[in-house]
Amino acid sequence: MDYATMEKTFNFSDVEKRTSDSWLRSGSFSVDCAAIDSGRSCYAIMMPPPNVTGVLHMGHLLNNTLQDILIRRASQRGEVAFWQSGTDHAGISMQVRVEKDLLSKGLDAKKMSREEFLRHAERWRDEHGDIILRQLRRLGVCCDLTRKVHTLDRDYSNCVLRGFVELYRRGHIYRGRRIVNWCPVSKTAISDEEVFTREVDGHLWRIRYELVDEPGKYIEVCTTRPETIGGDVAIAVNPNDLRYTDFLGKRCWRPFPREAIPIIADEAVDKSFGTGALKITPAHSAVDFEIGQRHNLPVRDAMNEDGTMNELAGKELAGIDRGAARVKSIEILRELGCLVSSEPHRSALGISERSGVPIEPRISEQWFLRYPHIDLAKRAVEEGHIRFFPRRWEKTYIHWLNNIHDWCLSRQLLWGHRIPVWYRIGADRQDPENWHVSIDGPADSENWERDGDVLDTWFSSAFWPLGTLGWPDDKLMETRKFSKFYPTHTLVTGPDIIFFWVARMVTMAVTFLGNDLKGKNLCEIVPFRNVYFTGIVRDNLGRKMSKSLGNSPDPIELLDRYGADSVRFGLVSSTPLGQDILFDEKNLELGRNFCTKLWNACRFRLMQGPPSDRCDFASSVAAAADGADVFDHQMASTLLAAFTTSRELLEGGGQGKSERRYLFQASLQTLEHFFRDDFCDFYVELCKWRLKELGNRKGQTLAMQDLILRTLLQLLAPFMPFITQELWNQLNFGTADEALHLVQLPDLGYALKANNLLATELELEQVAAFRMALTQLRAMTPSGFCGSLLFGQLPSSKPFEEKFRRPLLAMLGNIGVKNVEKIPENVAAVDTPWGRFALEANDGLSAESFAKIKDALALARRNIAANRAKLDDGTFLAKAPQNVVEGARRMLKENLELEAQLLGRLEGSGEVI
RNA sequence: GGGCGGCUAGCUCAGCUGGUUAGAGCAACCGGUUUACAUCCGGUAGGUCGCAGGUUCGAGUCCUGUGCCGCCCACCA
Repeated sequence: MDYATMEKTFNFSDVEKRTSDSWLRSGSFSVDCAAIDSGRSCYAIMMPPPNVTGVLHMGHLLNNTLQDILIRRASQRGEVAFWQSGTDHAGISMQVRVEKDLLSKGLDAKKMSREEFLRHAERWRDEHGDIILRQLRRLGVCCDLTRKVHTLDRDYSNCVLRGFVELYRRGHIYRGRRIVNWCPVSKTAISDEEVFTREVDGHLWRIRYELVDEPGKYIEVCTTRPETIGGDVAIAVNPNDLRYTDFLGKRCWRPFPREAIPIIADEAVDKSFGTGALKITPAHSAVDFEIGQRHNLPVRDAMNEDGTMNELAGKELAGIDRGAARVKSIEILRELGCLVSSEPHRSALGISERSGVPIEPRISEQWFLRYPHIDLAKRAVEEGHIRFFPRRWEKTYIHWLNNIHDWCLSRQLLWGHRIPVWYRIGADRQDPENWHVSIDGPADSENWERDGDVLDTWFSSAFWPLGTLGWPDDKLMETRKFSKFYPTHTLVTGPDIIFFWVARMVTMAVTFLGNDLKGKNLCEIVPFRNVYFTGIVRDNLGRKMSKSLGNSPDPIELLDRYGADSVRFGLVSSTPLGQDILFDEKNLELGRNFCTKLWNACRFRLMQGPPSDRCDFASSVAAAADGADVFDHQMASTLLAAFTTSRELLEGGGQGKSERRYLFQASLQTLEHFFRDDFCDFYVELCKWRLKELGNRKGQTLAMQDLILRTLLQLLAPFMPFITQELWNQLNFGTADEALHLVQLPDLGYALKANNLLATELELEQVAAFRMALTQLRAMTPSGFCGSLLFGQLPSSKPFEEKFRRPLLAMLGNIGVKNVEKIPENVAAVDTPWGRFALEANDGLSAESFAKIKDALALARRNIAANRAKLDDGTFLAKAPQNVVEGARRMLKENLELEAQLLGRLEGSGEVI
């Protein structure tokens, strides 16, 4: 009889498509509003919104697989799981992207009006912005796309602007003329976080400035930026620097454009660097700017916004780019006789993360945020209201908050949230009296003009958990169930955006909710309770994936070739906690092999008989328990152990291991190990014999397999949703169109116990001994062995029951057994609770086995010596805990016995040692 | 200049509060199977736990120092 109806292998492309459709059709990705209202507990994850300009990469795959696992598992626990998805408008990148796109169509963005440009950008976004989210569907992500949010959506924008206005009203946002990081390519200010430093080899030039009133006498300064000399407004020295006491209060000539500038004293100058004298260019250096402020110096901005020099830099440099201007300025200085010397110098240069060019410290008028409630943001993490996994990132977070600088919020771009500030037309913009700050603008709008700048993209991202859930609009918050889903449960993201995003979300949340919700505890207003930091996906040589190296695989192609489940398996199983991931396609092959094996285990089950018509867990357990034997009991216990361990590793809750959770890899490994080693290699092999010889137990045997498979499929479902769903259907475990991730995990421990399926201590020992004996006997069975098994019962041993004897022989390959009085001393033997086993040997010890016995003997003697030494040590006996001492005693006893046995064998073989 | 992480088998990593003979997967090697398993199973070998001290009855695990590798932060022109 052949019941097999399944294909031979898992055809993932058909199944993925069919299954996806079915999940969507049945609404299994939608949030169950009825359930929320009925009081079920709620679980939410905010997906880090991919940029609209983004291209799907391995990092997305990993990050979203992990979130998907958490969400599906939450559903399986019976919680109402909500996974917020959406996209980020991606300020600068998007503007650059669209400009490029327009250029390729022969259109010049710079000649367009704001409105015209935005129309193009919006069209581009609507066409391309969601691509990643759609591609993620291929991976199986179960987020609810009907609730996706884009950061420029009306409601969300409203939230962002409301945040700005509120922060302004509370005095945290101010407008100021200060030095900012200027990107000369994008022609906008950027935040400190968008600048990374790179060590660059350059020169330190020593330049002399002649004193105005004492020709022939000079003061020398050192600089790396001679092109900014035109911006010099003073020379500063440290007030305690005795070398320069005479120079103070005098004036010297700026070499070019030639002009007299004062020599001043300021504490900020380092005596030990260079000559100890510093040229002050307030428009081109943050330190100089501060010094300038203190001494009321003018600001001479010698540079244009595109990084070229202007007239103030001297007419020789005007219009020349800053790089070329540096070379030129040195030539000029040399001609003027002002260049004293030059030496190689290595310095840290700020690079714009966006355009890759050196940033320019530039004086400009911008909006800044003085971070509010840093104390609360710190406490949230320090006091454990938000927990980081791995924990060490807490230090990075706290350190950043401790050294925080004001945040330059405004960007000189078109794409983004336009700053909600209006200036009275024709009036002084410096004067706050002429400002209007609100979401809707002034009533007499004809008298006002709006600020042309937009907000930093990350400012809007900081509101993600608030804005997506409808804050600050009461009605929206009600329909989006803010009160149920906030605080969200877990944030899954990369440690590289702790500053950009994580810390800022916390800051905004505690600032706004701390005020609105009076009397609430900090733990109720944080945006998320846990943050899981993923590693960076690197190639198998540990290199960062990059286009130029060509080492970044195309995720879609991988999904095409291996299937989503294999890709997910491969990613998860190469994810160590808190370290970077070395991606190797080999892991995807392992994933595929695992899928094939899982598929075939289920196929084998169906080959033995039709699927059960019991589709509920309870009757499945009952059927499995009816007539179960010691092996079934042991399997049930092992299943429970895997069930519990796997869940604890992922979901936490283990005893004495409080912080251990989110161990995706270990959790999956536990299941794989159970499936392969316990279920397939032992239990199914045992069942093959059982099905052949014990026809009357077939029903129970298959029921037991069903119980194990259905539990396993459920546990694996979050990791590999497609194949498990398909097998679940094929095996008839659920009702038609039932989404596996919505089927609640059973209370397995209770059910097994209630049905007397769990093994006793004795049974566990027996099966362990059985499997040990099987392993050892297999190991010593030569290939093609056709002798028989010798069995010698010892006086102290327990009876070797039929229930162990028959399966043992069957699993050894159906060899015969001979009961003997005594196992000969010269053969390798296996000791079990039932007696001593050996394979009948035709000849004496081979050289090989002789060597083995000698090795074993040496090891036994080492152990004997080690344990004797311990037990002879009075301090050890006095101080070590009882169980450790007993362990040592047992070890000694066992090894002494082993030694005797091995010696006996060697003697029996006539060998002398 | 600060800070963080890594260094355990050829490779990638486990190893929780110090306690039996340091583990897994992959690769290697040997053997078997190809009527569940585009495979699978069984087995073998492989480690002075970066180095040096210290604490302890006992250290991969704790402390101190140190060496490499990587990352982050920092206004010395």
